[in-house]
Amino acid sequence: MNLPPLVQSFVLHFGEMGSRWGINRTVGQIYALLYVSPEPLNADQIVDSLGISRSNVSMSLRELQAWNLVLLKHLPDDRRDFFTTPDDVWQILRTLAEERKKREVDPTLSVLREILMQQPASDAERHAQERMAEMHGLIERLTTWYDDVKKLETDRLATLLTLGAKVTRLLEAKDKIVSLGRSKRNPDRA
Amino acid sequence: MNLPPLVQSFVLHFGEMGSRWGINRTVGQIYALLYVSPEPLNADQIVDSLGISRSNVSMSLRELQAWNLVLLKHLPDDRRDFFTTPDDVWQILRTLAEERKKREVDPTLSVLREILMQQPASDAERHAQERMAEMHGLIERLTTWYDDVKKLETDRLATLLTLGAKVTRLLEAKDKIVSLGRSKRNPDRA
DNA sequence: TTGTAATTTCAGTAACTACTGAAATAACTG
DNA sequence: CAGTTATTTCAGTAGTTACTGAAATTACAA
Repeated sequence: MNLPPLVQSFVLHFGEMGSRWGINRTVGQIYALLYVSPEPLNADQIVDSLGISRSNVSMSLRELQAWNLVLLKHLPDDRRDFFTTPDDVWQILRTLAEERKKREVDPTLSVLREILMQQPASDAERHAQERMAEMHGLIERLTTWYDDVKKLETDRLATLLTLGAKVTRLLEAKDKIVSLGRSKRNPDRA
Repeated sequence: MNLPPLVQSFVLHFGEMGSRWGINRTVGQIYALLYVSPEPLNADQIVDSLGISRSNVSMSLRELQAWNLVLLKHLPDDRRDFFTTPDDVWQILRTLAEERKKREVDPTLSVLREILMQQPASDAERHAQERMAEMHGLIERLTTWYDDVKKLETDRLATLLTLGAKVTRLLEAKDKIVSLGRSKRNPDRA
């Protein structure tokens, strides 16, 4: 490996974390390298920087493309492929969330739905279905929220984050205002 | 494996997903089994239900305990350990979030902090640090939000989720009210 | 065409992770 | 204390995933 020290620390860390994130070491390292590189890199540059085989780079880039985590660029009069990551970290976050949902959540949701369609044949199955229904309900709530929130533009999303739990206080205020408004127009319903 | 069909589907699915979630097949299966069981199970019952070795069950339960995902119960006049999952799926979600953050996010945050402390020795390092600072900023925002939201009681959290992106509309309303209030008391600052 | 550079595929192997059975340890009982 | 049951540890092995080098394919150029 042949990189400036600070970059190397970052790249090695991403490699180590790779396994915890469900990608492998090489994929993690390549991603980290592309992320901090000022210019797009081609496969041979990655080979030189990380000291791994050309074929490994090829397969790992393919993996990163499957995750939509890298962008393919071309320079004039050069037919090699050059790779980068998006500049905007929020965009990266969105992609990551989307892909992880697709791989880690959606399959479970559909298995749960399938099982819940079936007729339980015993008390054990009946109880199991109840538990699965709870899990299904929670996951659906979370994904509905996610589908909703992911549509927000970045600055709105940022505001939402900054606000955090303070929103609930706002909600109480809103409740009061709304019920006040209602009680004036419609005194019968609380 | 010796389980009612619906339970078996669920257990097998969790086993398959295990690898995507950063746990292994057996751990996933045991968790799924405990989750849908009406009563706590002891190790031998797990062995019988899943058809795996006693030692594998022991190691996997240990893993689940490290994740705080299972509860240990004892029956009167029985010195075997019995295991369950919490009844409340929201509690499970909280634990999961907490543990994943600890394993998947916190280490990166601290590596980023360390690297950002150092003096860049070249343009390449300067640029890399800028990129890392962006990543660090985003992760900090997200974890601050998370720390904030995790304190909410479940029903508040549920409200927040149900509201989703609609909150921003509420925010606009709030902005108007606030700026209106301000402009009355303090006409100079917009 | 033929040649050349870029990239991918893939069989084989290295490295790693999961799992088992046997042995050791721990926790209790009479 | 010796005996019994519950649980853990761990060396060895099975199973899986990651990686390489060589060969094949693709894309273009002369």
